[in-house]
Amino acid sequence: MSLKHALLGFLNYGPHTGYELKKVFDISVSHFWSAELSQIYPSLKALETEGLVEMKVEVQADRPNRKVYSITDDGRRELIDWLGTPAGPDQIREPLLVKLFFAASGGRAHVLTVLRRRADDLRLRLEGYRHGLALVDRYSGAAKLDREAPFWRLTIEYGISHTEANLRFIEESMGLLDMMDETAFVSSPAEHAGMPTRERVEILDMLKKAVMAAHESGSPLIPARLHTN
Amino acid sequence: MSLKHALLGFLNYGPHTGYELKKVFDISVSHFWSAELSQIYPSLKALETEGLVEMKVEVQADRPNRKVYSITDDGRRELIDWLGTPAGPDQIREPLLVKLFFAASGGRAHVLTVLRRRADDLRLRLEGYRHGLALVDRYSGAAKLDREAPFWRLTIEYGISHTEANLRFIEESMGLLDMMDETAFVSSPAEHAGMPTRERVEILDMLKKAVMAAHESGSPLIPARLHTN
DNA sequence: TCCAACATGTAACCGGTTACATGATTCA
DNA sequence: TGAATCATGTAACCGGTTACATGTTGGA
Repeated sequence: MSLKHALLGFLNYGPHTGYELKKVFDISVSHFWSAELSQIYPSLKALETEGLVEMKVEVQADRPNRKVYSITDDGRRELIDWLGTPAGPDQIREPLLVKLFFAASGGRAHVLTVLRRRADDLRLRLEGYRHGLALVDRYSGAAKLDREAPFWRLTIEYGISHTEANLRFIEESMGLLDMMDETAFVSSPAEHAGMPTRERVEILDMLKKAVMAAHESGSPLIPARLHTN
Repeated sequence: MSLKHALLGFLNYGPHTGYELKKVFDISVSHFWSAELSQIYPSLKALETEGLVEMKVEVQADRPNRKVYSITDDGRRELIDWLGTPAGPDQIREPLLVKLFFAASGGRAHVLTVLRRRADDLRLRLEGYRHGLALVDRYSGAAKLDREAPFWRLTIEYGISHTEANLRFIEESMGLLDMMDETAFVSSPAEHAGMPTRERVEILDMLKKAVMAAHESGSPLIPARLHTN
């Protein structure tokens, strides 16, 4: 669980309503953490009963009333505490890549189409990010957030570097596919169905262990199952 | 939902048990999709009742019996069908980055320590991947998986490019932090608490819209809410 | 002797998403 | 007129994780 802590993090910058927090989420940490209003509201309520935040109703005549939340001393302590614990592992789910992996059954032309579409999408996203960077630079002074601005920039730059990596990867894949001969894309795989799957899996298992061994040879950076997130 | 389809994808390469599928998952698509045994077993059962896979018990004397699953014609149809639908959006959660974003409250030294640890971890991971690549090249012939090998390589290369991007980003961040003056890390933020949060959020909102406008200006690549995953 | 690998599962929990509900105001 | 913004929520659902349960064999 981490949304609560992220909320505390934002409230530590100043009081906000749930509605506002959603916006702040969307333009800052959204590249690596997202949240829906339907999750934010109950979380704020929970934080309140835990005494980590306080709420004041702000009556408005023209618009719906607002519930402005601010962090308490207990909340600030909890935040600092959380910042001190090691972070949990990344969780990544990319359906497109999964499909790509199985797309051999779909024919080369089809795979290439999917990849090309993705590349276009990524290029567009990049444009958006670059635009965002320029805007942050231009307006950070006006919004009196020159202190947070560098961090804000960082998150966008994170988005950029990842999108670029993705794009490069996709372009490389297209190159590879171009070089492969069409036979790799026969729509009916399982031609080696006759040979025992056991053996193949065993070799794969060996591979896995070898890779993991290399990975774990270092010091235990994040003590397993100790991450409170 | 996608695990079921991923399982179908693997079973399309040949019959497997749940236990084996877990391994295959771990060394192939694990960079962008993971699964636990406790999720795989029920999913296979569900697929069976849906008639998309068949199961045969393989009695073993020395070891526990195995339940070998194979894909049916219906299953193959379902797989092809799924491959044809547009993929859902990526889901990414990186707790470390969230912490980093709020770590300004923790002091520069602390932030740098966290970053350095992460960088070390990433470098180790890279080593592991590179090792894995070499192994795939060396053993793919022996395992009679020369047809799948290029796809296997691709997934590892995906891991590499992303890890490298991450590493670059972290190194840049450290550079930036070095250049920032210590005042940005005062442990008590909310110094601008006096100024109305409203206005700041409004400007941020403007930023967001501008970025999104740039992002959405293109063609509607993935028709919203039509992705069955 | 003790741990890892083999092999299959169940039950409880939980974070998060989707859909639904409400209602005023403002702008195109 | 109708969509978007402001503003807050509830309820159902669901995919996925953690913990627990069981029992054998082979190697360090």
